[in-house]
Amino acid sequence: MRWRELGEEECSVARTVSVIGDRWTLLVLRECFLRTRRFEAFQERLGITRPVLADRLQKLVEAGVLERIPYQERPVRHEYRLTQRGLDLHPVMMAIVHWGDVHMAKDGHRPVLHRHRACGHQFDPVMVCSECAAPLQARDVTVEPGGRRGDAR
Amino acid sequence: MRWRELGEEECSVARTVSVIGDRWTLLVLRECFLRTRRFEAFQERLGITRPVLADRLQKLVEAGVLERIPYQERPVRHEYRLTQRGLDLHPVMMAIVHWGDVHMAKDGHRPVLHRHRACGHQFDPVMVCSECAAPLQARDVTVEPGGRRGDAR
DNA sequence: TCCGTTGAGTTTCTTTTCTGAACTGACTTT
DNA sequence: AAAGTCAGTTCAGAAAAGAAACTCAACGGA
Repeated sequence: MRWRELGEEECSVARTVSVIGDRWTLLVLRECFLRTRRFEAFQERLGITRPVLADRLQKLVEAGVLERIPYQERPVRHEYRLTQRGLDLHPVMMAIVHWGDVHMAKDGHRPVLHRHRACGHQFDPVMVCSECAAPLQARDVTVEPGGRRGDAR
Repeated sequence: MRWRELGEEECSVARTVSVIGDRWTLLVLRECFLRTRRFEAFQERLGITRPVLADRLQKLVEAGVLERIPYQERPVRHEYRLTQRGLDLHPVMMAIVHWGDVHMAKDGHRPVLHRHRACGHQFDPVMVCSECAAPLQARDVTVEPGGRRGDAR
């Protein structure tokens, strides 16, 4: 299987991975969620090489995750911003951060904490069932052949 | 920055990415959650090349995400199973699948559907705040310098 | 006993991708 | 006029991935 074919796979993981399943891409997205928007800023904050950064930003734009918007004329300069599609990756990032906090933190020290503006508290992200609101456990989830969401089954 | 250094970064995203931030690794994990356990099965289902599969499985074992357990003697054969640490990646996988379902599905057709054993319903995964149980929006989350979870701030 | 098969990898060689460092181009500032 | 800023591009060498064949230990049958 080549990477070009991945997006064609009949699997949502494969399709998503074809967009974000790359080390640098995930770190670029982290920066996006931290409000980084400009080429130089990404480069400096990540230490990524310029050619790879240019490539990843372009791919994210093609995938509709980022948009390239001019922020000045003379010379025209662009910045990269998350689209709604990109913002929808927030749960993925939160899940990744949380796993890192729990399993990779050095002696319980978390690099960053999250605060929920809506309630004002420091919080952890929790994945719950849309139907019963209970936290999901891997063992409680079964997989069935696909269809349209909402189809009676 | 080299990949070896990534795990040392003071960032939970970087540390997590150093473990799972690889295209094949994420697909291997998808298979693990679908109960695939043996080398040949991974290879066949994913179409991954053998050297890369051997490498990824070994790295996941080193990272404590999978364990290599003998399932027969003479000849000794091993299978790979998710550890608790690996099971804890479930929210990451669910978030990835869900994004793919919403944004990469071809005309609304989802490759698989999920059912929650606890409540019996088909569901979508939702990321909520551990404190107020409201669904999280990217814009409602602010980031603060780290500390130990629970520290008063 | 020899023969073919299975499972889990290795080896080898080629192709692709990444890194590092320098270079370009359009402007602005001093 | 020289130097600086931002957003890239170019290019050579290094690292990683892909394809295909090979290894090894043991089993199952004829």
